[in-house]
Amino acid sequence: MEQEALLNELKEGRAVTNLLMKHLHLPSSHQTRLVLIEKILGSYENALSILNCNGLVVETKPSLSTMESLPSIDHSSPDKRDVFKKRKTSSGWTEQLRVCSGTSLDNPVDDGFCWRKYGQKAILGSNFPRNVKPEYIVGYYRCTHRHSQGCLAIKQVQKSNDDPTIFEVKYKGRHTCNQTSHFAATYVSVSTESENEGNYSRKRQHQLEVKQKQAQQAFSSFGSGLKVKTEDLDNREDIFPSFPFPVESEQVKNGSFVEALMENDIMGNLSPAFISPATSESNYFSMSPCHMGSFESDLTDIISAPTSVTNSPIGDLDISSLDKLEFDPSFAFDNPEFFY
DNA sequence: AACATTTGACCGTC
DNA sequence: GACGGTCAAATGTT
Repeated sequence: MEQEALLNELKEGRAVTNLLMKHLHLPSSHQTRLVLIEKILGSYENALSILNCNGLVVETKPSLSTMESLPSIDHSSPDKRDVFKKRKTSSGWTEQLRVCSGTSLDNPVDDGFCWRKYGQKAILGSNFPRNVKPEYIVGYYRCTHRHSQGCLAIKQVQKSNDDPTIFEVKYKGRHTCNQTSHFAATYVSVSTESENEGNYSRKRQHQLEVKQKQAQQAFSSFGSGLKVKTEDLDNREDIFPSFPFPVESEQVKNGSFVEALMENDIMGNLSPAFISPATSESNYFSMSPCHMGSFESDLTDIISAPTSVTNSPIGDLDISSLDKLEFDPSFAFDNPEFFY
């Protein structure tokens, strides 16, 4: 039974996490903790394998490299077409967001920022034979304020042909514009209209309200669907200020998540927006029972979130059983120590 | 009119 | 040459 195996893996992960939590309060060695973390990750890997066998979309992600290889966009000579044609491959993507979406297929994740689409491409998936049809349609977006404010944030929205309800959103760069997305202005307090939202603000506000409700529904049913993986990112402060996911979840509202973070002094390592992983060690946290991408990507962040439960078939997975795990007070997801 | 999206072409990398 | 990423003209929307 895959479900049973899955549950076992998750339970094991929880147990090891709890163990790790204890070790954090003990003078145990750093290596001991690393071993525990590896075990946790192993459990997740196994769980993912099971999910993959179940036909769930939890594909393995290719490795992403660091931002240090990021090509710098030359804005000093914007008119020259040959200025920036550097192939980026997968390098430098700072965040990835996988979304089971029952919401708009065109904009599965309204992250509160204003994006402008500048291209679309059918691309092959990783591990995809060359002679097979493209697996993804990728939309390329950049910040609307790129020219006006020189904001370099860009994102890709990748839609799987296999399952159009699954999106993968990659973020790159930080928002240097004055968009005060960051959920404080958009999701958390939709009544607080950003002065910088300009003409979009009113319309967007309504959209955000709707999506906020959707997100809340998603969270309330799924538990939280937030997954972040950070590994050895020197520039993580560049990442999370633009943290794209609506943090407005029930858990967040109830304070359980944030408070847990705060209580455990994790927030000290977080950026003002959400997270600014400060250690050079591998950082990882995951709150998604169903959208865990692979954990093998290096030097990348992966954020995964269901935006709607109304249309998020997760194969045959019995979510209720996961809910028990999710909302088990002792479950490590509630404990930021899990995030290492 | 201003802005956003679409889409084919182009370019750099592999 | 294939592929991924970007450009920019054409088109659509507000």
